[in-house]
Amino acid sequence: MMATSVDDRVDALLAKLGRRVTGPRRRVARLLAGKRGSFSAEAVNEELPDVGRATVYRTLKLLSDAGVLCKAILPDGSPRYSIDHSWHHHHLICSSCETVQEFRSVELERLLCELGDEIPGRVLGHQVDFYVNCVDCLQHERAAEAH
Amino acid sequence: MMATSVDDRVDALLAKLGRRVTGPRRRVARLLAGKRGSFSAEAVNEELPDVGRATVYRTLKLLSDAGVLCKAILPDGSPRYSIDHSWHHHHLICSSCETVQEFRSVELERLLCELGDEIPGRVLGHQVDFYVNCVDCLQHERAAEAH
DNA sequence: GTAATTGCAAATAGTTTGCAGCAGA
DNA sequence: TCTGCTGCAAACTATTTGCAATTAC
Repeated sequence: MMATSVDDRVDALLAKLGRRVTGPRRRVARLLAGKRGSFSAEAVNEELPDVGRATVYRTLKLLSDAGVLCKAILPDGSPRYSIDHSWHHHHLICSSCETVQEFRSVELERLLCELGDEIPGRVLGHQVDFYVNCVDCLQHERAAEAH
Repeated sequence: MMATSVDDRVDALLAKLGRRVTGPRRRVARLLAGKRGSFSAEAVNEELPDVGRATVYRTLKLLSDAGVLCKAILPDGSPRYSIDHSWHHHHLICSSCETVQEFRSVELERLLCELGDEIPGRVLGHQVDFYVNCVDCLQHERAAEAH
């Protein structure tokens, strides 16, 4: 277990923003924390039938603006949300199961920072996504090939 | 003028795919070729009032699947289309005017390729976006500051 | 107590689809 | 000619908004 649970992070965050700690907000955060990978807003909505659709969308936006959740855009443009485990990271997006994993590389950050100097204009940020077949999907693939 | 015009590229492409060269397809390609930056599907639709909305969407998909157009996803998830000038490239996306420019770096490609070996699973591809304020927007900003 | 938050339903935005008529090869 | 393409309108999907009721603090 981590020292700061998702509940703690959400409580601290909402207090800092002067927002109220409510059941629906906790439930959305807990759902994302308790599951692997990433979720679409609609999937979160389906898994929490007694939280209103509007509240799900509002909460996802609130939490991801605040940095508790991380919003990743799939190649087709559709958004996915997951718990943001670390400050700055990139994504490994599985093209077959659409799972999003975090990825970090000091070397990559350094190079991106250097490249920033060559880029005309002012660099505000960057985003790197790898499209992959994740280990799980490769295993299923192999299992299927072997009958 | 370039040796291969957009018309030539579109003709060659459609011939290769066994698709027909039609007015609407040409008009969509020419619109994108003749303008700076990138367009939303809806913007293309508005600029070509006598091409049907469905045809605009179908043509954008056809041309971008085939590599004549390039589809970039803005930070908010909305898609933008522009002429694809070079084979493999990344994007400089201006956060204020939403213009998308192409960007290339041999060093970056090499590092991304190396990182691929450390990544669990099979790497299919990658995408890098820089979020920037473009030179034009910085100039406008400075002009505004100076009254 | 009271202002923020919620849930519902309706509104909206962006995109896709079915189909009758048109047109490129 | 004949199949692919187009335009229209309707359908769909994902997300946002207005508002009365609810609830955290």
